[in-house]
Amino acid sequence: MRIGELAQAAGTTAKTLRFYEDQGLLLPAARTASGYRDYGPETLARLDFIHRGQAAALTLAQIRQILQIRDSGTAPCEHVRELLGMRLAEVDEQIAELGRLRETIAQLRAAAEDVEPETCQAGAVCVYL
Amino acid sequence: MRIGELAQAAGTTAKTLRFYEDQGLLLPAARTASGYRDYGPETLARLDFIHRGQAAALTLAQIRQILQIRDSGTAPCEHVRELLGMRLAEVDEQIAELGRLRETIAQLRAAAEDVEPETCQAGAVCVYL
DNA sequence: CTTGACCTTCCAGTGTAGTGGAAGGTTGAG
DNA sequence: CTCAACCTTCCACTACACTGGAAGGTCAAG
Repeated sequence: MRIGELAQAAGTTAKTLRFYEDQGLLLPAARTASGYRDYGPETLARLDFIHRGQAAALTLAQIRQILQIRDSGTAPCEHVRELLGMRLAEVDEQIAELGRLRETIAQLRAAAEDVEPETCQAGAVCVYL
Repeated sequence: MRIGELAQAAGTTAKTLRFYEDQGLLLPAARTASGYRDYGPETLARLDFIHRGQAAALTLAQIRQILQIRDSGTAPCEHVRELLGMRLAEVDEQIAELGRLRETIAQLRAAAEDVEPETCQAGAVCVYL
């Protein structure tokens, strides 16, 4: 399987696959006599895993960690559970923070409704913010 | 007022103020005979405005737009209302997206609880993700 | 034999909001 | 006069996940 074919099958680009190899997410591929990368079908499963990790908002660095544990012959389950727990806590924190931001913005916008431009003071740039 | 003094008064650094000038957020400062930047007190109000904009999660590019409207002599109220409305919609979208992500991760983590590592298949990298 | 689609490497840039550091000039106190 | 603390410009770098493009090699069809 050549790189373009694999990229299409995985829904990504050849450029990205080379990048992943460079970043240690894909193992260095076998090469044909002429130097083309030659992938086995198992690489597609690996790319699917990477995509699932991204769907769970893991960073490429975190996904690489899991992959390296797997590549070393150990089952990465423990680590995956840990990462998912961490991500869950982070996402909860992000949601809470965005909720606070939403309140701030909503109040500012409410205050900015139905006010006349004449009340604007040049020194303050804008009284509504 | 020299740059370090202003930076301290505004709760930021001289480096950042030069960066802001470079980005068009601060007007080029007057200079002393020896080339030092010399700020008037009105710059502090401008920096406060920038900080309020950042607290509302406006980007520096958006804050610059408002500042340029103000600098052109027009009251930026209309534009500020528009930007705040946009930010509100964006934040709502982000919150919704994070909520969906939270569900995805929570389900994955729940499935990963109390399962034995033996069930892991090498080909799939990790069955829980 | 040529054409076009594919592949290779390597270097550079995207956007965000700064930060770090080098090399050199200025200011004010002792 | 010297010294520290300040200032100047300029260039590079951070994290993140790619993307663009140049220069050149390979493969299959016509």
